[in-house]
Amino acid sequence: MSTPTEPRRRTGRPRRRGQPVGDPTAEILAAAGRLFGELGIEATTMSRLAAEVGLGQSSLYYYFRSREEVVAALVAEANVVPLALIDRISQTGASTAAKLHRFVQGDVEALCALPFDINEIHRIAGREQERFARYWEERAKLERRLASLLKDGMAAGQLRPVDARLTTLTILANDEGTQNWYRLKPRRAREAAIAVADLTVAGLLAPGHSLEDVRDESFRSSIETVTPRSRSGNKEETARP
Amino acid sequence: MSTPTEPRRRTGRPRRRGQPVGDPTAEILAAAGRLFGELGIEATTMSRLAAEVGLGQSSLYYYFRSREEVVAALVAEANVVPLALIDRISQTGASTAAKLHRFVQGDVEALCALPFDINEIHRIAGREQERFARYWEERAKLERRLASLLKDGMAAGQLRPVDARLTTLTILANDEGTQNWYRLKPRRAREAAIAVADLTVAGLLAPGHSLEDVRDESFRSSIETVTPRSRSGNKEETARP
DNA sequence: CTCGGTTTCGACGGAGTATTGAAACCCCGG
DNA sequence: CCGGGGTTTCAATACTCCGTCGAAACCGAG
Repeated sequence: MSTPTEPRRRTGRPRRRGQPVGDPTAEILAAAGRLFGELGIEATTMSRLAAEVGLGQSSLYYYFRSREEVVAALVAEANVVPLALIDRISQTGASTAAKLHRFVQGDVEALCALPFDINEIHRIAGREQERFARYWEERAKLERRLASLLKDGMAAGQLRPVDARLTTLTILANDEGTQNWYRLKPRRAREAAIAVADLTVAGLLAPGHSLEDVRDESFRSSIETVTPRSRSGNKEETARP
Repeated sequence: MSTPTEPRRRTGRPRRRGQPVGDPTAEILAAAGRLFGELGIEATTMSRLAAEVGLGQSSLYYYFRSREEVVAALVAEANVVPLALIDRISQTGASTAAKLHRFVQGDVEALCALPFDINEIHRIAGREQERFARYWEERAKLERRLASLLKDGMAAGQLRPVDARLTTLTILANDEGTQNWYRLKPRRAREAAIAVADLTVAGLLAPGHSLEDVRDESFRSSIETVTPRSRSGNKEETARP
């Protein structure tokens, strides 16, 4: 479904169990996303993942060099939703505080919708900066956008003066910490997301500004707030001849 | 399994490498704390831990039934510092907002001083509620104390009205999310802790109350609060044929 | 000296990751 | 029709880690 064109042909030894249905790489990643959410990343074995797509354990290594490469391929998506979110919000004409409120709420909700634990990602990705280079780049980009948003708000006098970078990291850490507790409770995720957004914005508003006004503006301006569920495959040059 | 007051006598087969120095159980836990911090919990193997205390890998199972029991023994400490902190703070005569500020700052600093990743704990402890029962009990107690503190502040009109339980969880999640990023940077931990405390308190203050006043009161009332944890050097030893 | 309790070890089975060489299939040129 | 070459899959294997088991090594009491 990722590539509407069908450029590549496939031949090769048939599978013992289960027939190939589509692009094996995409199927593996989809199954991995499912299993990571159900069992946790560390607890998901290559055997289990292979069985899920109808392959033998060792056959996975034809598509991915290692188990961690599967993780990395999935993890790379973790930042794209927040990045797209802050981009979309930045282009609106809302006040900075309302933008911040919408971002925090959307970020928490997006994190809670992830099939895996974002904190687990950070530990794994921190140990192997090389393999997760793309993740860290996008993470840095996200930090810059958010810091820039905070500076705008301070310049406009709507936010009280704080250290933009430190506050950025704090906000993102708060969002991630919340995901820890509400990832498995989609019902309460929105409620928690709003609570975090309220706390964050109220904590940053300059005197004389009302949280209620910001909330109203945030909710009113988010007529169109989508949470894309698509999980498109990404092409990571993997196979070896 | 050691009665803390009684130093039991010891006999038994001598170790091949390394001599017993003190209580093996305590030594294992100390080494585990060190290794968990250096390598991460999941990445610390029983062989490595055994080598650290001069034992063979299988000998660890004389003191602990499983690897997870080592984790659980260490993890039990994670909540006692915050619990003691909120108890001590509750008994002071400071305003609720100042108490909250002191707690959040102290909690973040205490979490950052832990030798392991608190979020990793939550994942592991969540999977095995049985084995980590004590941990979850103390965690629940901590939540009750903090919620009660929030209710006091709202009743006194110093904090704006919010859902106490939801806000409690949000605050604790924020603290834990921050630990993720500052655990390995003791230098910047205090700075980050204050930033989180500022953001939290400012986000909860009722209109007409000033964060600056609360900060002043918080700093003034905390003569000496934190007990830093020693973090001794490690020795890399990897020579094997 | 022998017996029993305590502590340690070595060997092993089970499970996970990753590598390797070969098998099974298709297509294409002769 | 036949055989080479590319593609995909598998089985076998090496290595690591966890946890168990039986026995070894030491000590003190009888």
